[in-house]
Amino acid sequence: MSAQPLYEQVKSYVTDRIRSGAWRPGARVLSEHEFVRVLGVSRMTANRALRELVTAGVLSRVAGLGTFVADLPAAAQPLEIRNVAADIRDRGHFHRAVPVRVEAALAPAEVAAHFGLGISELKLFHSIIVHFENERPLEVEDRWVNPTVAPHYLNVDFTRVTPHEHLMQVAPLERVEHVVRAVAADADIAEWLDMASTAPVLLIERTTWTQGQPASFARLHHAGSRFELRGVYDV
Amino acid sequence: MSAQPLYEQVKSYVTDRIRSGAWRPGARVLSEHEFVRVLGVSRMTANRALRELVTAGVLSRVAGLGTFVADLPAAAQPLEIRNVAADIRDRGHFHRAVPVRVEAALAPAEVAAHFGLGISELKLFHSIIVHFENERPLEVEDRWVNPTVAPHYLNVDFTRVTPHEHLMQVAPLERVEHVVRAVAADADIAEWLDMASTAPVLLIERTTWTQGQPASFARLHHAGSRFELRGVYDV
DNA sequence: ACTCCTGACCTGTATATACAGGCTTAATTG
DNA sequence: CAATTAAGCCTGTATATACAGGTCAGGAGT
Repeated sequence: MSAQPLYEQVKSYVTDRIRSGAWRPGARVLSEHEFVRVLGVSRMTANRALRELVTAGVLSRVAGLGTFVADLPAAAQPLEIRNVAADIRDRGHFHRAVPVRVEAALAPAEVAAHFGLGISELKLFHSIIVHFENERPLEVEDRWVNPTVAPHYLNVDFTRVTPHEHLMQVAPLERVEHVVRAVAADADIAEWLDMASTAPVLLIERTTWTQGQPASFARLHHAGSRFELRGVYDV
Repeated sequence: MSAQPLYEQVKSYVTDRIRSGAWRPGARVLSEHEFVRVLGVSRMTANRALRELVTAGVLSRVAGLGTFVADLPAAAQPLEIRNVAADIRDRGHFHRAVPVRVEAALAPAEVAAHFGLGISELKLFHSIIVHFENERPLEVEDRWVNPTVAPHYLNVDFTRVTPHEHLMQVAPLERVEHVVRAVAADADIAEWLDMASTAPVLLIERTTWTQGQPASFARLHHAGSRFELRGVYDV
């Protein structure tokens, strides 16, 4: 028949009218039955098209009332946080990981808090790894790991496997939380990233849970001048 | 019948097995017909459950082959970029916007590039607005606007309407691009944000398109010590 | 005048059915 | 023995149908 599936054509029918300004935020969209009459598709096809536009944030629906153009399409735009090693290789560059420290250690208070430990009586696994892009340091990965989740963490060869890959292998991921902020580099970070002390650093804090318990807390320090997060949001 | 819809129960059936480690990344999941036999649901219900888990990035499917647990559930985790004014009000705090500059001006080269202008022969609208949270400056919004998209931009009362709200009103949004990085504050930004010069700033650059043409390019400067982006990713 | 109820319309869910087309394995044919 | 074909599974799409439950307007009853 046609290149695109019917439900995609219905979605385009809607988004075209939103993009052109014919249907403005808050305006009522055709009902499912009206799509059946106007476009000659089945209600289930219209339902799928509208439902997918809801999950995409383009429309919002109220049972019994109707379907409406979402008020704030720009309210929540997604930005992707990815894997540094994969990012570097995707750019066609050379990635090298240098473990600076791999040890068992008592977690400082603010780290222990992420693991739900009141007083830090428990030793956690701790690794500091510097990731290089074409021999320039790009990220310092300061990670604390729950030994019960990854008991062999200290024996992993982190020049070949990233901590994230190892954790994914030993335990399925359940929940990830990110916090992104700008901070000034401290002395160690500045040295590892080969930049001036107090220079701006893009810090990503990543906490992961697996099987109901905290698995890992990582601070990913990026040289502000060499790193950026990108996101594109369409329609 | 039950509290949760059937297709959600099927999704839970799958994600429970992934979380527990019974089904590992790359492993084959039951086929739609097997779900019909095992769980006693219709194929369309199983299809919807699996399809939604694909769009969520949990599964991946190959027609003719089967459905599989996605290899890299942590590869791309979404982070939301929202509206500052709405964020502040959502926290139950007081938001105030102070326009520092609203003018028509020749865009500098790096801004003109975002609008696809070779040499900056065209005057753009330019606004600098400082957003306060409970009388503390949180964001400096430095925005350049395409006059053909928003011809009355200079007459808007930006103490009552945010530039983003005005742009949304005059033209539907088509595409948004974000770049997030950490930079050092320059003298102006430091003064407006009431912090030391060269202190770290979380900079979000947002470019928007509408009706096929660039509409706006905004640099959103945030005090590193007072601002962070948060994102949570489940299953 | 006010309350309650009913009917019309809406979304949400669930099923059975059908056909197209991708992939793999096994049987068939040259 | 090798190349081709057919069968059998898989996902992907599309439809007709059914029922539940939310929402609103207007009419019936008090």
